[in-house]
Amino acid sequence: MQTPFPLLRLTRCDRCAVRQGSWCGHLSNEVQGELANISHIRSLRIGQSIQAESETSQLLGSVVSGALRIQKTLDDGRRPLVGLLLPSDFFGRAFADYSAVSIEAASDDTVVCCFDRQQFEKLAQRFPEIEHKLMLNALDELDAARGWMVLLGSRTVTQRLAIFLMMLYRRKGSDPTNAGSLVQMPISAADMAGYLATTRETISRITQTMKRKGVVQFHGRQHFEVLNVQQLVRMAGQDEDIIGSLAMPDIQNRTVIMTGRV
Amino acid sequence: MQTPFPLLRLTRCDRCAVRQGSWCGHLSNEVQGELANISHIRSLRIGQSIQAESETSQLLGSVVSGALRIQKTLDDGRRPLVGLLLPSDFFGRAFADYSAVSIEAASDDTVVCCFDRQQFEKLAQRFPEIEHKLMLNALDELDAARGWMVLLGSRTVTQRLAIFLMMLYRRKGSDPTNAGSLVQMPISAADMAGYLATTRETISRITQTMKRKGVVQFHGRQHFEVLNVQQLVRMAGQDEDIIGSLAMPDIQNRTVIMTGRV
DNA sequence: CGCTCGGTTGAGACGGTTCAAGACGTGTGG
DNA sequence: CCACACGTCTTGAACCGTCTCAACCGAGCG
Repeated sequence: MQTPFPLLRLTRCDRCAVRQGSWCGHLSNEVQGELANISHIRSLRIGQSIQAESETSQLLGSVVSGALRIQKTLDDGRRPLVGLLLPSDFFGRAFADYSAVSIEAASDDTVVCCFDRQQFEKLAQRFPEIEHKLMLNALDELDAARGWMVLLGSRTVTQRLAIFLMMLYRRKGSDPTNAGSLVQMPISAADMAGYLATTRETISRITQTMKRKGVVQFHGRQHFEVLNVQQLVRMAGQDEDIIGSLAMPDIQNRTVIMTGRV
Repeated sequence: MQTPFPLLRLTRCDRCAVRQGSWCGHLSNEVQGELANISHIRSLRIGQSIQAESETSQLLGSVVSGALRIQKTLDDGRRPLVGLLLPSDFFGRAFADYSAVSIEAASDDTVVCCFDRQQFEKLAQRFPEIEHKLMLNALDELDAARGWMVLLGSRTVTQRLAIFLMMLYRRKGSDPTNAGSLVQMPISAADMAGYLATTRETISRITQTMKRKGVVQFHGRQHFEVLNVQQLVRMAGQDEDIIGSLAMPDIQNRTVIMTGRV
């Protein structure tokens, strides 16, 4: 299992675009090597599932490009989103016999770097630093979920949408490979409705209003452009700081959006 | 640090009412002993804070009796609840320099068993099983937060309130020390409004309607009685299973409500 | 006694859903 | 190439749940 020079061994991780911003990027070289041994890359089409609800979780890993949606199924058939995983985010649930959520690709170009759960857990038992990172990640996600909860309970749909667009805009801003004015919209309008706890109709009405006011412009379904940042911030609800701290706390710290294949 | 017979040593934990249902109850005897060494019991009055928002977290621990509310502060002054901690729940955030939430007592008889964060973290580094439990706990809380998120986004206030009452009712049902028909309501109506993302007025209207329909009866502010379970379930929205699985996934597995002091 | 605090009740307004119909773009088969 | 169906988005109108504002009540307390 051990190579003669484990610290010098090159792995596919060395060329991974999201490693720096990802949970695995700051592990020791030894552990990174071990993880690389059991990891594999997988491409997903929109709607393709990697985790069914109430099923035993089999795969864990990180998003490399595209987006995953985390959703729950309601008895009336609706499937509201409870989370959105973007490049460098960790997905899956270790040490659990079932998953409370389902996870599937939200866009067509989604690429994930994943591990078999059993293999991963064995590794985690050998190296406590893995569990440590997982715990920190879970706590961050918990903060994010709580932030989003507050958002759903206290803001109007217009504010929520503005906040969501601002988050995507900021994330683009910290992406050196994407200097243009276009921001990628990783999910469909229907998914946005699910994530923002509203309907397609309302999303449509509000985006139209934003267009009319010259705040944003939409180019196709996958891209939009922020024409008036200040007004977008105002629509998000006065306090500029909220956008960064709520919902996806560290999204502005993430560095890279994948541009090629790993 | 080691006693001659560590496995036989009696600690205050042996008489702890919530230990069985708590995260610490299933740790090894050795670790339980070490934890007991650094733990101390603290009583809190309503509104007393154990964690300020954006401050470094200093205390971690478990709720022994009463309840803690987890809340965030909005720029307009509102303080919506994002979580409610009941006996045997773990609170606080290890390995973090700041807390995204504030935590304070929600009722007057709240008792917590707590640790100094630094001491706790030292212990956690020595015993990986502690971190393992913390991680599982964080993941459970994440599921709970997501469940609650769905609830806020997809159910009416009446349904949310009915679900909340059902949860308290079920929790009581599994409590051998509380065989009566009265269910303890650990928080004020104002806190309920915050937790259910609504207003005091609406809570009042709905509880009055429930009274009128003979579904529940309130005895004072701290107790209520479920007169018609089936109808309460119906108000919660058809599917009986939701109540258990959403929001507080394992609340029905918790065993004990504290009756005396530790 | 008057104060605050928690809860109750009513009237009105508003945001967002629901239902229904139409527009647009896209792929498919004749 | 057109006709057609299909999914996605758009728009309108009616409806309804909940919030807001405001007044009121009762209990506890200085």
